[in-house]
Amino acid sequence: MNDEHSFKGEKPNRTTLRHVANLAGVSEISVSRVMRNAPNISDKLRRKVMEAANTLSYTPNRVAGALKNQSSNLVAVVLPSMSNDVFAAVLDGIESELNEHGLHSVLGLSQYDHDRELQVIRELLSWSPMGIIMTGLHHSAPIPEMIAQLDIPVVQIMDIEGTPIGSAVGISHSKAAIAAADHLYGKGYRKIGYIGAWNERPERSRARRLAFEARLAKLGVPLVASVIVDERSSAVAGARTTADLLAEHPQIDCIFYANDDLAMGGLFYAMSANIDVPGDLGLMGFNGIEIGKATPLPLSSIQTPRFEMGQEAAKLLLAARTDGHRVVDLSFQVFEGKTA
Amino acid sequence: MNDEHSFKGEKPNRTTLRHVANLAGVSEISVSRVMRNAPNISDKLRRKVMEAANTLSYTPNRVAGALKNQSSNLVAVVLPSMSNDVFAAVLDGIESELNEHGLHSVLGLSQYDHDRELQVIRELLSWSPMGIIMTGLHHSAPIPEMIAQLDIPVVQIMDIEGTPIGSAVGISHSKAAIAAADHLYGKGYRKIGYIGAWNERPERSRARRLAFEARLAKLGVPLVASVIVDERSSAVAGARTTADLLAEHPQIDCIFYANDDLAMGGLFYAMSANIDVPGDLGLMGFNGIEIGKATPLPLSSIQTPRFEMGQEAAKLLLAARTDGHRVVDLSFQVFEGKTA
DNA sequence: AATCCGATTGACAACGATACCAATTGAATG
DNA sequence: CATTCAATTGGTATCGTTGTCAATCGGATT
Repeated sequence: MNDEHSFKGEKPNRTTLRHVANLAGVSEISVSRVMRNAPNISDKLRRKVMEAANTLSYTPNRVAGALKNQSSNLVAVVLPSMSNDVFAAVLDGIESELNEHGLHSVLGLSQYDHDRELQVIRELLSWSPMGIIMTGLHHSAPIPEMIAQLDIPVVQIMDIEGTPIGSAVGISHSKAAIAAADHLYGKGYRKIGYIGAWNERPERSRARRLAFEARLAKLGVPLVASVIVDERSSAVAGARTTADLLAEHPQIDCIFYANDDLAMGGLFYAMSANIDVPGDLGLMGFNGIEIGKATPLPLSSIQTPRFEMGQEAAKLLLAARTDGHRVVDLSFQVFEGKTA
Repeated sequence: MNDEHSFKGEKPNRTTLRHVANLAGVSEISVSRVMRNAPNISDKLRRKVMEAANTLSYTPNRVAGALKNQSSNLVAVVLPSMSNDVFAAVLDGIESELNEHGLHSVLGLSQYDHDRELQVIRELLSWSPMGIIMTGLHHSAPIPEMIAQLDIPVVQIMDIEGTPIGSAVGISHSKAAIAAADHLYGKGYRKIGYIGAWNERPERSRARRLAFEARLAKLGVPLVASVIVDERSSAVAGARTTADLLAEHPQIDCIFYANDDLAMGGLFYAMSANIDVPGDLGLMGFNGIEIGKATPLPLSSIQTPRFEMGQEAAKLLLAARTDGHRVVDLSFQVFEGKTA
């Protein structure tokens, strides 16, 4: 315990408007106005105040400001998890945009649990954020009402197939799955398998799988088999699962994965096992992560705009006051690697 | 614009303690006490209040609470960037611990810029967080004083070689570099090169390189060459730079990389170029990322405890009131892959 | 020089929750 | 049944900032 300097109760008492006002010889409200760059301030006043503020190294207390204003420069950001690179990229995008406007994220992780999400959102809303960004379109019942009480803009990210509470930005996961199916069919694959993980979290991956299956059926080449392993997605899991799936269904000539981590594992397995990719086995991932583009055979994948999604979400939030609620479809792209 | 329901100025006025108190027929302070689980509350009172609170779906306004209390359940978290997986993992660890105690992160990204960091920290501190977690041990001058004004605990992460403001948790980067040098030397490599990126951000990577160089010199096998490319770390950059470095210095038999992304690129390049790894070329990364363990030749690396670092940082923060400031050395491990 | 008007500045009362201290209750005691 | 003391409950002021409205200033006008 280094802090011997303060006896209990003898707080150093943060410097406030009042201190600055006294030193500058002006009223508190004037200091407040200068700090906020309010209009109609004389240069003389501004200079006096700024000088006093600097010598005291005064920082406005936003908590008090937010209380008075009923709103803050905080944005509630609710994501399922930080373990998934996808959400790190999204958060990066969100921050890049928010920071330009002096806003900050307060983070809440739902861990893919709806009850937990409710709890987290309740806590974040108690900070009177100026807006909220949340993941997906499905949430427990009380949430829309809670948000409505604060009358703040909402942006839901990742998915746009459904009914958003406010704005939404994302991609059509079913269209992406269809594009993947068409791509693989176009490459001549006819015995296609699917690999997912971790009980299909995020739930959007299930939508993709279903759309993928449906499309293949329609094309007359129904899915041969699909495996959803219990553990979390990882290259290691992808490698093992690929081996298992091929052992059980040797006729499979192509695998579509729930994400690139799994697909990379599949690719590594194929390399170790000397399987001819893309000749004897096609591999296709989802997301288009950076590292997949550096492998000896670049990984074919669906390129999703993760950073941009976050960025656009923040933009929608900021524009909501003037533009109202909107739905933005950021399109995906089929990344033509060399694995399918 | 969907929200036609509210004329300008006719705010739905958030439900407050007062509303609950009125409905329950008790005083505001009693409601406050029930909501906070204060001691000495009769069951009858508690029941009345809870019922009223539920029917009004009341949520306490933490902004007001924080103002009165001079502290909040927010933790300021200052990281350089979200683009780097390392910090995503650290943040994941931080959140995992904070969430168990009902705390939330307010995020600030410095983008590796000290002025920006100062600015961001100033803004975060204006929210009266109950603590602050920041990255590295070097910060612009006013920061320690600003934090001292609030009298909140500080934890600095990543590095422990230097003088922390409060607590610190991380690894010894110079020891890690020495371990890497010793490992490579022990494997018989004698013509060793180094590859870094992006002007050696984070700055800790420079410390590693210098310690690595010094150790090799001491072992009598001075570094053959080192390249720091301008662009950000990525596997693509690692592949290209590896090719360049080997072209210029064909005698190099081993490369130590600033991080695993670069090293993976090097490995992929070697695979494409049919270079015998680890026979003709040893490769060693830094961090021990998941995907490096799934490649046909698992990537040798220094395994760093990123998630644990975040978790421990949060623990130190929570314990600071009782335990004071501490420095925790989370040790790294040499991950024995098959590339060096 | 008196008047007027916009540009500045200030006084005061909130925002919602909580610490502090006072008031009330009720059960236990003699 | 009066008294005492702990357990509950309530009243009031306050955290630091800002919206509202009133007061003041200073130059331009006649």
